[in-house]
Amino acid sequence: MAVRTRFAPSPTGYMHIGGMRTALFNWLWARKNKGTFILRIDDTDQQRNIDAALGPILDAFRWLGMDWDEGPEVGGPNGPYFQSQRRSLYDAALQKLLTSGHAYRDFEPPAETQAQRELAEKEKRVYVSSRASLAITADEVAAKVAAGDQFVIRLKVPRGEKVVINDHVRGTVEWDCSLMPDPVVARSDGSPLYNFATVVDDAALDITHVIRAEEHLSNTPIQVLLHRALGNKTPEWAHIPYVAAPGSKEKISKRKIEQYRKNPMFQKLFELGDSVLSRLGFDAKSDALSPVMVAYYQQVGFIPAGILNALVRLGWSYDDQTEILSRSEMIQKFSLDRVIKSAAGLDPDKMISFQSHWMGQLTAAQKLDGVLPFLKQAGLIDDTQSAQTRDYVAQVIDLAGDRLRIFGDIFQLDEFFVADDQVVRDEKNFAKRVVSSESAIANLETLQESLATISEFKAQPLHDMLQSFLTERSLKPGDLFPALRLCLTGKAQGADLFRTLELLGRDRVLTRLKKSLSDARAIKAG
RNA sequence: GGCCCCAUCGUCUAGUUAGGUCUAGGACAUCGGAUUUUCAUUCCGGUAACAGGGGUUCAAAUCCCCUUGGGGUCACCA
Repeated sequence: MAVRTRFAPSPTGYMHIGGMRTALFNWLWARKNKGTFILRIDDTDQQRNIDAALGPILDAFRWLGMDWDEGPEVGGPNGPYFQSQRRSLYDAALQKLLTSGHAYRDFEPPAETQAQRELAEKEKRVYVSSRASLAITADEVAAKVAAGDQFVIRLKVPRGEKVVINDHVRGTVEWDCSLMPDPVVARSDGSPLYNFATVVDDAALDITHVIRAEEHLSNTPIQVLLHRALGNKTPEWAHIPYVAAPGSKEKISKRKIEQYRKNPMFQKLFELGDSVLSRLGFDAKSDALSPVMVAYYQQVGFIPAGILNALVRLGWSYDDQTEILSRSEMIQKFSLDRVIKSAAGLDPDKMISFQSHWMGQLTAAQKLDGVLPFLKQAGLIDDTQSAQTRDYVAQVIDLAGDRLRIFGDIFQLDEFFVADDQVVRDEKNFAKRVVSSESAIANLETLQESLATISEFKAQPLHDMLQSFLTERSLKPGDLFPALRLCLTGKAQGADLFRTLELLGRDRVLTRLKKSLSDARAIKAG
């Protein structure tokens, strides 16, 4: 039977990074087996604006190139793919359950049920449903329903039985039905609850493999029972570990951002993100974008290949060597039996490492297309179409080399895009290497003339000239280069100094050097 | 608390199904060294783990039991 998997997000307005990993495993399993990957929207209790809440989720799938065969926008033979539009299916299944006696109307007031639950807990007893409503005759039930009495429909759990599953990841897991309360499957008005709608839809969509996070393991016995009561063939299960916060075993959560900011393992990512985001005009401190969301990575300039590679290695491995996997290699090599059982903490360092690798695989043209929107949004360039601008940016990117791990790293070379009097200066290092060094100032002043007169303002001649400048004066590179860099770029570190000079060009170099030296003297004077 | 799941370097993991070839392998991070007369890369090397205790066995990271620890879930949410 052809493999059919699904990912069923609730429209929450953002795509969770952990959810994306679950979706990836589903997608991979379907693609590997030449099966079908379905997107179904679990919006049974939503009154919110579905379009606005679903958009970011579909965007995340599109960004990562995870296409779906059936679902929103693309449709399919089993639609509609929104649970809110599948009510007739749930109604029919509910009728079936009621007439077959697998489910019953429970008229017990919620407060009463709650009280029983609490009492059981206090007496350290296992709570199971009282089933008092089962004593009511069919006629009385009909009368109550006609009278508009409130009730709830519960599945009648077959006490005494056991539910056993053979999970692809966890092996045999079993539950004792005698310990389970009867789960509510629908409300008085017939509106279905999660477990029920899921089972009806998984069956209707012929889902062969339910691949989901471990947190759903406790829902599984209920769903198995529901499938049985409905006479469905139960799907195969694979409960994958959830994605944990870096360095922890706790499920990563949107509500804990503040806590994550203090997490040392998260630090680097936050610093990276904050600096890029603030350049782009986002309030970096707000939680509107955070590393828990897929959109965050897109916004700061990660590329799909990097994210995909990082996600696939979270809880899954091919062997003891393979770390780098392209999309097609993942599809070819993925398997459920190599999914690990324990929770996998997100590893920001490794994420950046994968990202660097895949960024390095991009062509110059691809990098240019990736970087341009960032510069534009930050107001560092005006026209992304102009040939002159594109050529210049391409040169900066080439100069950046491996320093460009994410597109947002281009801002670390902002000295190439700002006016000469707008260069942001690292004052601390400027004071140390320029202001407080009499010889550095003197040398740089002398150097101005050579820079002004050198015939060819290119990296190699500049390198040769500077080199002999050092030799003639018995200077070490460290005596001059850092100071020169600080004067031109404001930074203590950066790309190749000689190519930086060339790209900046004679005019900007002289203007900046002059200004920096006069600033240095002013600072020194007090 | 009930039910369920999990447990190898700081982190992601290989090895556990078929016990020996594991003085436990790889990657990221980290630390040293070389290269790059700046910076980043690259290269070489180092530090670093089987949660604890009992068994079974000639032999256990691998099998069994217990303990401890961590986590998930307990809705008329999804």
